[in-house]
Amino acid sequence: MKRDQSTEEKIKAAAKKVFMTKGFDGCSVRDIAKEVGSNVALLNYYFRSKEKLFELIFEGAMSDFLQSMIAVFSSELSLKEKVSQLIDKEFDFFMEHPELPMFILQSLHQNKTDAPMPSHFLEPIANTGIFEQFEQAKARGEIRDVSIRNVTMLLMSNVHYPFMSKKLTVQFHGISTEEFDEDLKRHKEIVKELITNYLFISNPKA
Amino acid sequence: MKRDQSTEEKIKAAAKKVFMTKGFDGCSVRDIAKEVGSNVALLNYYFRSKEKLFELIFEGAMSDFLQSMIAVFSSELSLKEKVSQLIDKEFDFFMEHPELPMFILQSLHQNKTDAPMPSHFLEPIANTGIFEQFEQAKARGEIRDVSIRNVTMLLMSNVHYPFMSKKLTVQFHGISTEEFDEDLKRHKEIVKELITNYLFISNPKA
DNA sequence: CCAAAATTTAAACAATTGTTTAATATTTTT
DNA sequence: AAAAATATTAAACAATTGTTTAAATTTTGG
Repeated sequence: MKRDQSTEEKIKAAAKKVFMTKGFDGCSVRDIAKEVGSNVALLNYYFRSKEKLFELIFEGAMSDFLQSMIAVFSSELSLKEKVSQLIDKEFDFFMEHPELPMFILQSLHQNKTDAPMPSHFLEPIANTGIFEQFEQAKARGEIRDVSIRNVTMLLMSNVHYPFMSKKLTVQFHGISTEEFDEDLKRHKEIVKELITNYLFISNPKA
Repeated sequence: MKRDQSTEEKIKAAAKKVFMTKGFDGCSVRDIAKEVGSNVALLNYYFRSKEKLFELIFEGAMSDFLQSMIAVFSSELSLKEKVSQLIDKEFDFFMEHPELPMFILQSLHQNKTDAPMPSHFLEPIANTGIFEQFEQAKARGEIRDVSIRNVTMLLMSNVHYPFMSKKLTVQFHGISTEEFDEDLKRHKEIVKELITNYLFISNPKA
């Protein structure tokens, strides 16, 4: 039956690398095969089609994409701590996987995955109870009267965008990669202060 | 010599539409020709190649992309007013051209345009004197000790990202396009308050 | 060890890609 | 109106696309 687990995994790794950097339309199955050091037919032998292989990679990427969020939300921290930790953890994560935000948004943008987001992505987040914690904090007057959707937009904007805009920013300011990375670190701290200062009312109920 | 100006313009318009929505790799020259209602050979007759045509469209898009920025920076307003107006104007502009941020960042990301950003894009911005105005305000203690690069990152993140993440956000929250647009408007106001509150010290020199 | 199953390969498939050629149609100039 | 220039078309080009076929190789189980 199964002979070597690693072939299938090697193809997945190569496909991930190529799809992430070049996008679905920007690469051929032969590009991936070359990255594996093997044949085109082998990809279809394991994954049936380019599209099926892509969907697999995309699902994995989306899972990673949401993972750090779930980890933080599942903890037993205060809302303020969670927001602060979320920014920290997401930044650290995307430092390791800087291509992820662009890959996800670009794939969705071009309908490379037509299906609506499966519930197995969203339910784990809802199950952390973060939404209830947020509403309760609002009811207690600890945080501003802002919708959780707007808070999400704020967080995502400031956490995802910098990693998507590296080329633009580096060219725009004429800086080096090292300088950009320094800016990233500083940005993280600014965003933490900015958002917590804005969201959390300093003297609740006063 | 010239017979009909509108043919060349029609091709450009069609190319812009197709490139913007599908990306360079995501479309064929025949897709564009079909959008024009004409032949493939005509595209190369006017623009020599798919790549040349794309570069033209990209340059135009980048120009639009930076235009509203220059308009605001060139005005005779205070820095605080400029920041506030910039957010307003950019938001209004991207409401009309929501695909622009994704198109620009994605094209740069995949090196669809290899050349560094031409000086004719950057000089007009520098020539507005915005950098000097910023440093002077900082010297006078009116604004925080933050680099202009970090302020730029803040602004771009909050202004560009929401338009890039529509599909993700709509799916994530399970909302309609109308609800998303409402969130966008609210986001604009939040960002204005957030950034001006953060950047400008309420009681200078105190 | 041998047959059956699973894996890997090379080659071929039709369809699509960007580009070019050469002929036709239209406009402009004389 | 004739001639020259410009614009538009259909057809063909070789290269590349995703996928399939069928043969060769390797691994597995009895």
